[in-house]
Amino acid sequence: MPPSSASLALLSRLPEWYRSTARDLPWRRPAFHDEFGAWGVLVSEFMLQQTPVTRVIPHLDAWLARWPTPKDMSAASTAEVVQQWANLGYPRRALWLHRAAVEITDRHGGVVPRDVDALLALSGIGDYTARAVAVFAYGDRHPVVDTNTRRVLARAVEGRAQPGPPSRRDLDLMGSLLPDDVAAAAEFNAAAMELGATVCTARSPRCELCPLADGCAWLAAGRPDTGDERRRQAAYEGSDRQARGAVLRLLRGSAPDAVPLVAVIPDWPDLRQRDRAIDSLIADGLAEADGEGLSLPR
DNA sequence: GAAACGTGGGA
DNA sequence: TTCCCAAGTTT
Repeated sequence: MPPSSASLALLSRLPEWYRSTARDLPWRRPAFHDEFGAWGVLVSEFMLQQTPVTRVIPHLDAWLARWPTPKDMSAASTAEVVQQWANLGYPRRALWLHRAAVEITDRHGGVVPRDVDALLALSGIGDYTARAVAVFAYGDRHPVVDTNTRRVLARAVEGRAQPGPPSRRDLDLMGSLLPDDVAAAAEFNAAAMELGATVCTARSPRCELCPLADGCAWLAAGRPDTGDERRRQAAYEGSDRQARGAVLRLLRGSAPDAVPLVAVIPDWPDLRQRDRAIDSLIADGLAEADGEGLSLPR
């Protein structure tokens, strides 16, 4: 469904709002781009996958200080990157980022690719991250669609409280809304994300501050709860994920030393679950077992 | 398409 | 206190 002219007119207010209210985030500073280039953007995007901005910032600084280029990181060990990832969560991202650094070094001469398909071919990079790098690092014109953008479009354009499940149509819709001008398109992408992150939030949206308020389909309808509940996140307490987290936290704390297997969270309430966690961490390449016990991959 | 995958902070 | 959910990707 092509966007209505009303939608286009409404969303055209985003850039001005963005220029006057955007947060001063590290990866938006010219000096950041001068110093770290597309690599800095790529690292920031990996960390921002499902981890809040405020938690990412200090880790990003430390990461780039240690590994300022893809080649630097490609020379690091798996244990080092998992250790440096610390408590950012979803530690497989650290493996993927490391692998991507190796791929960039080997296949692209150490230069983060600019082409979206080349970016998509790197490990840990999907539709969002590939286009975010192409747009925010290289200034190209592509639709960048994250959860914030999807929520803004769901509300302002479709009149729904929450976006439906992610789909190819999100990309198509955002692509059809993008300004023709390349620089304007990049800013439009950033503005939609920023609005979703700071005003059009998942809970307690601040419609009184929204530049789209008087044209928002959802607000006009009285902010209905459209019923399309987001699927509930599985319980963390008592989950395999929690067990994996506990094991990995222990290994990070002991590194570079191995932990004897009998000393790996021996008091965990469900020992079969503990063993499952150990096995799956090994299978994922996040841990390694040898005669000394369990450790981060050497 | 659904499920799996960490961690911590705010409401 | 409990629940929600955060710049997603992979299988």
